[in-house]
Amino acid sequence: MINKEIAKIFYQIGEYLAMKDIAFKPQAYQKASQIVESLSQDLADIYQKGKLSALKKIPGIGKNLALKIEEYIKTGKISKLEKLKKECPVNLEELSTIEGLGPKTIKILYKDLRIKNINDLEKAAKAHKIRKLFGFGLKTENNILRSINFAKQSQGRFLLGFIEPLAEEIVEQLKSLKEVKKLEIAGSFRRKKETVGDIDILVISLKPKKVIDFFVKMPQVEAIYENGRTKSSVRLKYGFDVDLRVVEPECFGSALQYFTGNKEHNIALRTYAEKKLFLKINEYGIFKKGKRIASKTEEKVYEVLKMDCPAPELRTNMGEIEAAINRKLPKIIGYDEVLGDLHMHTVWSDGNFSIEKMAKEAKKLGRKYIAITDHTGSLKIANGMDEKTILAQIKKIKKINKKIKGIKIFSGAEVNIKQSGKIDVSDKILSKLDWVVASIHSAFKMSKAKMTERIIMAMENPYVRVIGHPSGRIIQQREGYELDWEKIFKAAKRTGTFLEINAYPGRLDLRDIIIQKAVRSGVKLVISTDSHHKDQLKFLKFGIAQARRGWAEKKDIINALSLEKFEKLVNKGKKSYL
DNA sequence: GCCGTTTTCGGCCCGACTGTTTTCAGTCG
Repeated sequence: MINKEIAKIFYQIGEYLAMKDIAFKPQAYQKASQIVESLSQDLADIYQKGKLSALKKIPGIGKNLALKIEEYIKTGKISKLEKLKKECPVNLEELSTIEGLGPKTIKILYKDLRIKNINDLEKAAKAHKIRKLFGFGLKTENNILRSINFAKQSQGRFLLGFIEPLAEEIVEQLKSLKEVKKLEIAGSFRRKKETVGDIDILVISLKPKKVIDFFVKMPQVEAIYENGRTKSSVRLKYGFDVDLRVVEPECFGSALQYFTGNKEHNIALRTYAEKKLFLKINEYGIFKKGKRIASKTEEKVYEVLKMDCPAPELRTNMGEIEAAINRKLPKIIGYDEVLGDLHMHTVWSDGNFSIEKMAKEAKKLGRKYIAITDHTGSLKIANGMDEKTILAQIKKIKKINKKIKGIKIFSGAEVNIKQSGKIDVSDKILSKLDWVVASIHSAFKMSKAKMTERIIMAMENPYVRVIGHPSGRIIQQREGYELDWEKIFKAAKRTGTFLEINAYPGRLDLRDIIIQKAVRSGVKLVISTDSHHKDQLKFLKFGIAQARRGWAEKKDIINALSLEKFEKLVNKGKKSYL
């Protein structure tokens, strides 16, 4: 997949053009960068199938950028960037991670002090060379030093599942303040993106100064970046930043809308409002000839824009605006609509709790049914069960089902897809199980074609119901293997196999754009937690969020079925589903 | 450099905060 590399190059060209004070091109490059990065199809494949004209069909890519993509495919580089790098050989990627350092500042630092990277920057700041530059001063120099320190500790983005409890902690403190009338977390946290860079908190209050004074003095605050009248920004000791914005009750809806949509959604929305409806949008309201006509609630804001209100998870400018205008938004799956959890581990393999404890906890969380899917044979490292143990576990689960009321436990297994595509458990044993999840746990480095074949072969097995964590990615650790998704989807439909949305915060696999494609192809999905601990069962919501971001509806999700319907599906075998 | 119900030219989202200078540019989201 060359998309990431090209996205990076476009981003850097944009930065260089911004340095040179060229208007509008930077935005064009950076917009293209963003689009290319979120593309699910490999640019090399698109090019191979349809050459330049296919590339030009991608929004944000015109003739010139298509030519640059072609150049990269043919030569492995883009000469425009090489040329710009020669003019100003700085490590842009590194320097722009420093808070407060943008293209203009980087240019001055290079021109006047030959600063090329963070190392040079730190030396210059420590030697007090920066404060002497025109337009710079003591404060700027100190801020740079502080930012360098932060950049050294910072891990960039954080898993939503990691950051959520910490965000709640901050929220609780703020809510305890009597001046805080209402509070909502906005930004990527509200959109439920799988990783979050910082937390954006929106507060309604008539006494903004009091709220901000309280906020910057919270014990978790390590440093203050901004401390204004209605807006503040701090670094927490946990290593991430929190932005706070205080608004009056009158504009809560507008502010929430403004701070929830990602940048692209907001830009597209504003452009549409201005061009089509002659309305101006900002965080204080929607204005018609200078008069505010909506602002109190988000619903009202979208209503005057003559469109339905898209759920926060959808607000990424991936087609939701058009759908909302045409009143064709999907009825995405609700957080309370998933009734089962069909992938979890117990002490029978590498889990930490007994079958009973997992079942009881699942019941407490409102699940109506679960499948116990411990690892099998070949995965020795995870204490995989041999065939005899599988049969013993089936017996045990039968007994527990008689004892526990209010939740049904299905006997399952998470079997391994071997390099050949074969399953590491015999069909004879598989046939005795209610629910078989097949996953790849070894030999990740196969070619795209081979890996696709391998998974399709597993889907052909009459007992494999679902492919677990289909892409194998681990967020921020492992890219995952490449697959020909069109072929996978076709095979899934042909064989009656489902694809998993693994809800574990570090996996969240499938990704949103793949979910969207799967749903459009008519592939059915299963959302499961892959829990190894009873406290992980609550992670189901992250999987549901993922499904929502992928435009999945209730009808697309198999474990949104009632227990009765799901039981039928189990008993009748996978082909019956077709 | 892209885009088009303003369609091959002339637009391109909008406001808060900071630091430095004294009216504004740069950065950020």
